[in-house]
This record gives sequence, structure tokens and C-alpha cells, in this order.
Amino acid sequence: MALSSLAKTDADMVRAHNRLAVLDHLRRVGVTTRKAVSEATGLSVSAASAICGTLLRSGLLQEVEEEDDRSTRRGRPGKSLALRGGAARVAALKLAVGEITGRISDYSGAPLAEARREVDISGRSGERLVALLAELAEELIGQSADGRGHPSGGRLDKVVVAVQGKTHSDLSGIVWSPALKHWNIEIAGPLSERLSADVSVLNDCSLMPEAFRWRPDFIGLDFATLFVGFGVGMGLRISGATFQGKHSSAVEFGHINHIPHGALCRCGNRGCVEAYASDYAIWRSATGSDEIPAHRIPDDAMLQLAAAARQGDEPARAAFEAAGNAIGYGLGRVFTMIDPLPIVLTGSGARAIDLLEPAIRKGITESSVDGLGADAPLVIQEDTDALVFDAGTAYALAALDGEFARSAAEATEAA
Amino acid sequence: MALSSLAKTDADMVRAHNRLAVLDHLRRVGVTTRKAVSEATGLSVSAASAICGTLLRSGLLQEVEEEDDRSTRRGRPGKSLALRGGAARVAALKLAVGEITGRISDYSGAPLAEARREVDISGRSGERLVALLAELAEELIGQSADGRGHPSGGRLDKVVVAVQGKTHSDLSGIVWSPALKHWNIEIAGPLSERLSADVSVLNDCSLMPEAFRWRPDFIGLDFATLFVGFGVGMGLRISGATFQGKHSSAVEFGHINHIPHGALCRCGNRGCVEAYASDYAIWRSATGSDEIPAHRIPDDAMLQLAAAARQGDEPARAAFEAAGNAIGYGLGRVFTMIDPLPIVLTGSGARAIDLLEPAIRKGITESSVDGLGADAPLVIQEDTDALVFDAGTAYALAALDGEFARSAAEATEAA
DNA sequence: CCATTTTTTCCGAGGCTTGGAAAAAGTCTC
DNA sequence: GAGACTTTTTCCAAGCCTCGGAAAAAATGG
Repeated sequence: MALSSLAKTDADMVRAHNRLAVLDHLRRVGVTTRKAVSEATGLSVSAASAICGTLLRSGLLQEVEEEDDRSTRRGRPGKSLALRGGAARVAALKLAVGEITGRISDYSGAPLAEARREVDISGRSGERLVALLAELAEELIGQSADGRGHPSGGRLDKVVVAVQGKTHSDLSGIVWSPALKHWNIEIAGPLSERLSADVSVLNDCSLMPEAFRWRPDFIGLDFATLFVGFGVGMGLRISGATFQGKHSSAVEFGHINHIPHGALCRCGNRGCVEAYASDYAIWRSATGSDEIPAHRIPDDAMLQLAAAARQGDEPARAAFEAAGNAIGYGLGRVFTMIDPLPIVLTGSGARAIDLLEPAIRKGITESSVDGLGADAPLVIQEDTDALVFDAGTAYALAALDGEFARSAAEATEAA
Repeated sequence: MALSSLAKTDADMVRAHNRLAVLDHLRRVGVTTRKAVSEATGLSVSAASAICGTLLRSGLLQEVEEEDDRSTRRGRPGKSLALRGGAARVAALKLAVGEITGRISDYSGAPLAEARREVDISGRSGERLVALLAELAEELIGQSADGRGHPSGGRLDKVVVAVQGKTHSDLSGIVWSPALKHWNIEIAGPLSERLSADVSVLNDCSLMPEAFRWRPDFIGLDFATLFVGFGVGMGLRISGATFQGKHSSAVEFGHINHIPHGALCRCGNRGCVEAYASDYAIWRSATGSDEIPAHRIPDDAMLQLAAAARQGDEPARAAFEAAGNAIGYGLGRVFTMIDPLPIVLTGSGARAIDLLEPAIRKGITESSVDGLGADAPLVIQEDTDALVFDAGTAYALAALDGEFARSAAEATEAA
């Protein structure tokens, strides 16, 4: 094989590319017509129509009844087309400290079922962990069968596992996670065999930007997602691609050094952003300690701490300010390297944004050239689970679209 | 036009892509045969042969006499093909404090002439600056006409201006440069008119990775170029693309904050890497000052300072160590965000690498997770001018290749 | 000088897109 | 209510590029 720039065969690549363009357009707008496809993709009406026909015949698309009332328009009305939910099913699973959660969605992206299990997985072996994930997935399959008229026995087509912690860059498993004791746990292989579905394992934070892949207000936009909570993590979407490192699985924002020889971090280093901005860092700072708590700080404890800070508790206020300062300097450093970016904030930090934001913006001002980025838009997204599910689902669907576009294969079942 | 994912027309895109693959292959290996093109690109021999024929006819390629002695091989020998130097000419100009330099090269990448002018451009208006650049380019054209049998009167096809300082992201001109007093100087437009050639203006540091675009040992490799001298700058090549910011023109490595509220930097902020690692920072640190010198520290002064440090002068040694520490922490922060990367080091720092390296590696160890990247390969490239010329030339030629591949246009002159 | 080997050229076939014409399916007007 | 008008969809010939195989070309070996 040639390195990097390859040759293109007409038959395969062009067809795949154009089909993908059509599917991508549908992901964005939901419902279209052949004409609209032509306009959005730049394809000729003939080509757009032909491609839609093929996709319809292969079961990826379906004709839907238009319910619009634009009755004032003349001419032949376009037949409305949409993605056919039944063409595939994907699952997004999330593995965090103390719980495993998941959501199953159909090919159109509509959620079919969600489930949650509180389990202490820290001591579990790789096999037990895979079994737990498989059970959750099977529970989701069962739930999604009834009620919504979706096919029952069917298997999943794609599974994404989002993990708190560092994952292998080949998407095969976990290198290390705060939720686990063991290192290097292989997930994709055994889980894939168990569910007979393709499985990808990714870091939850680096995956998050995928949630906005088809959102109209984020199209073509570079931005970062920032998780501040149990740990501190970042996801980056740059020029239409979600950043995935080759060594580390993610932008390890939480472990960018803030102050040389500074506060002790879980990773063993000193002065990381996380050592100032994570839940445990804020907690220990407010309580005057400099040790790392043995257990995760509960959410309500953080809410109480925030409440105290708002009511004038000085150590608490100072702790949040120090956290914001570390985050701000971290962002300033990122902005200096990459570019000022809009930020989507989630995690417990999102619920204390009023306490953090002034210090964040001050930190950016002090650490970026000309204070560039100090006015970066900040979007708050409190529901982290929903964000991760959206992201995992989008990732899985995008991968499926690519496969479907490449192979002219028929969908899993007949129309 | 559609946003992001567009449709592809068979005629245009496939042809352009495959032609570019052929040209790219030639850039890497220099001389090939049709057969070798087929193997390297994955194209069928028929297609590869057809494309080579077209490129030959359009004057981009030429048949060359093979001088190899592989006389033991049987069968019809392949006709050797190479890029035809006369197909185009490009110039790489460099604008720095106190001097303007340039190199002109032919389409095959062979250098035809170099020139250098020492001028204090700090007070110059935009018009005068453009005039100076144009004069240098015309001098280069004149020099390249004689001697090498290249066409005389011809114009340049592409000009790249590499600038110390911040440039506009649309490649049109300079936002701010330490070499100039004025802000926002438009270059591309007027210079393009004067030379009737396409002109691009880029930051010198962000351009540098282009120098390695076709080097076999760098193919497909992610790496960073690091300039340590008058200022501190970085260029990044990630997954086959040279990083170009949308706001800032480059990875502003020199202005990534090292220590909050630290040493004063030229940019007005405090604690930037540059405020510890640049020539002026090392100089003032060694001399016990904390002011920014009004003028650039001469190269030989830095060499003397390095010599003093090597002979045991404690303040000098400590200054270089502090510089290495700041660079190391900066690299550690970058590695934590992106990935550990091989580094190509140039500038005056490259000549003092023995004084810097231990502190650099210690800094990386202290600031990256698990000390990852502390053993990153370090390549020293002392000749900064050559690096920038190589980079500008490669950038220009790559752009030309793209244009030639896209349009079936004949080359500038007949074979 | 002829067999063998390797590279290059030539030619028909296949696939996908394009542009225009024809058909289809509505609204509007008289 | 019928015909005119408008807009969307389908159909068909043409064009481009690639591919695969056959034929030609150019050198070595015996």
C-alpha cells in the first residue's frame, strides 16, 4: 500500500463519498426531498435522485408523509425522505466510577431505551467487566424491542463504550481508569464477540464533541468540550474532526501543568490543572487539607460546598476561585497553542459556573496573548450523561454511515 | 455551496486526486518509471501510464536519461521520469529583524539562486516593504536566468513570504512583527500585482514543518519544529497537515504561560515561555537584569554567553538552565494536550543545546503524565534560513501541484 | 537469432456523473 | 372543471476515468 496519498478508483470512492454526503445531509436536516439533497450536496438532480433511490432500495431511507402545511406552493410536491430507524441499532455505554449506564438508539438517531446500574466495578476482572457491559446491552435490547414497534430479536450493529480514564488509541480497551484497579483491560474483542457487534472503546471526554457533529449551530465550528468534576478533561473538534491522540487517548487537559511543583495530583505529578480544579481539589482546598481524598466526593457534597461559597464562606469561595484560575490558565494555554475556541462546559463545574467564571476569564486574560479568548462563548450543559450518550451515538452512527456508503450492501432487514 | 462534505464529480476530483498522487510520489522519490508510479499509488499500470503521459505532454514531467547501473536486470527497462524544473519557478522570501533574504527554486525543487539584504525595515511603510521584497525577488529572477540554462524573462509562479511575527490567517499580510513598527501591513495583494505571481504570507515558525513534507524519514510522521532564538516559536505537523490557526497564525509556543505572574514578556504578559527561553530572556537573566533589552541580542553575544556558561560562569549556566526548564515545561504541556512528538530544534538555542537539553528533559518529565515524551527524539538543525527556505519552497510547490492537478492546463512554456 | 522477461501502450468494458427531455403531480385562473 | 403553469422526479444518451487483458516494445541470455 502507498503511504498517505492514495489513488482513487472511480467506482468505489466517488460512490461512497457521494452517498455519505447524502446521508450526512439527512443527519443534519432530518427530512428532505431529492431536490433538496441535490441543492445541499451539489450533486445534479439526476445523481441525487439515483442515490436516494439506491439508499431507499437498500433500506437505509424511507419515504415519510409530509405533514407540512406549505400548501401555497405550486408545482409537484417533493416526496419527503428520512433515515429509516429500523435500518440499524447502536448502543452508547458509559463506564464511570460506581456505575454503568447506557442508551440504545435506532438508525435515525432516536433513543429507544436507557438503563443504569450502580455497581462498584473497581475490583472486577476484565471478564466480569465485559459481562456487566454485555448484560446492560442485552437489557437495553430487551427494553427497546417492545413498545416502539421496533424489531425484537435483532442484534446491535455498533457499540461505543465511553470510559472515564485513558483508553487505547486503537479503540480496543482501557489502559487505566479511576474506576478500576487493574490496568490494560481488553474490552472490544470479547464484548464484540459476545454481542456480535462492532465495539469501540474511547475516552468519555475526548468523545464529547461528537455530540455536536450534526447540530446546525456547530457545523464547521471549532470548539472544545470541557468536563470539570471528578476529574478534568477536554474534547477538541478542530477543522471538522474530533481530535484523537495517538499515544494518550485524549487531550489530557486536566494534567496540563498549571504551576511547577504545585499541588499534588492523582497522577503523581505536581501542579496539574486537575490538582486545583477537580472536585477533590476544591474539596481539600476548602477544608484546608493537602491530601487526596480516598473516595470520590459525592455530588451533593459539592453542591453544599458551592452553596457555602455563595453564602460567603471564605475558604470555599477561595477554593472555587483557585479552581477557576487554574481552568482559566489552562484554557489560555490551549488558546495560545490552538486558537480561542467556544467552550461547552459540563460536569459538577457546570453547576458552579457562577463561582468559577470570573476567575476563569481572568485566568485566560492573564495567560493568552492580548487576552485573546477571554470572551470565548461558554455553553453550559449540565447533563453529562446525555452529552456522552449523544456523543457515543453520533460516533457510532457516523461510523455506520461510512460503512453503508462504502459497501452497497443491503440493510439488515427488509422494508 | 454545501457546508463541509461536498459532492464529488467524477471528472474533476478523481483526475485531480490521482494526478496529485503521481506528482506527490515524484516529489518523494525524485525519479521514477510508470511502473513504479503504479506500484506506489495503487493505480493500475494503464492509468498510471496514461496520467504520466498527460503530465509529460503538459510539460510538468520530462523523460530523463537513467544513469543507474542495474544492468543485470532483464526485460524492457522503464523509462525514467522526473519533474521538469522549467515548468515553474517559485520564491521563498524571509522577512526578519534587520534583514530580508530569499531563495528561488525551479519546479523540481532545485535551488536556482539565493540573496540577502541587510536593511532596517522597522520604520518602513507597507509600500516600501513591498517594494523591497519585489526588488529582492527581481534580483533573484535575474540571478537565476543565467548560468543554469533556465528561461530568463519568465515571471514567478508562486511566492511565499515567511515573516517573524503574527500574520493574517488568510495569508494576506502581517498583523504584527518585531521587525516592524506598523501594524496590519497588507503584502500579498500589492506584491502579487507587482510580480504577477500568487503570493502567500505566513509566519516563519508555523511554516517550518513544510520543509519535511517529502522527506522519506518524515512521511506520515507527526512532529513539531521549535525555534529558540530572538523569540520562541513552534510549528506543528499533525496527521499529514501543517497546523494553521484561524486567529493566530501559529502555535504561539513562546507565549504559552509558564509561570503565572512570572517574568515580563515582550507581549506585555507575565510568565510566558519566551520570557525565560528567548535570547533576551537568557541575556537579562545572566546579567541580573529584569528589563527587556531595547535591541536584539547579537548572535555572537549569545555564543559568548554560552561559552561562559560552559566554562562555569554560574549566572550564565543558571540562565540557560532556566531557559531549558521553561522550554521543557512548555513541551510537556504540549505533549499532554496533543501527544509526545519528535522535535526539530533550530535557532540560537540549537547551538546551545548541550546547555539546554538536561533542563528540557527534566521539565518534560515534571510536567507530563508519566513523564511521557521526556525521551522525545530531538533533531538539531542549525541553519534556520535553509529550513525556512526549504519550507517556503515546499509549501509553494505543493500549492502549485494542487493547481496543476486540478486544471488540465498546459505548463508555462513548451518543452 | 530466438526465447524469455519486463515495461509500456492499446482497446473494450464498466461505473458514476451530467445535462436535457419527458413524465408526473400538484396549484392557479378563467 | 379544463387547461395553463410550476415544480419535482424519472429516464436516457454522452462523457470521463479507471480497470483488466492483450499486444507491442525493448532489453538480456543462451
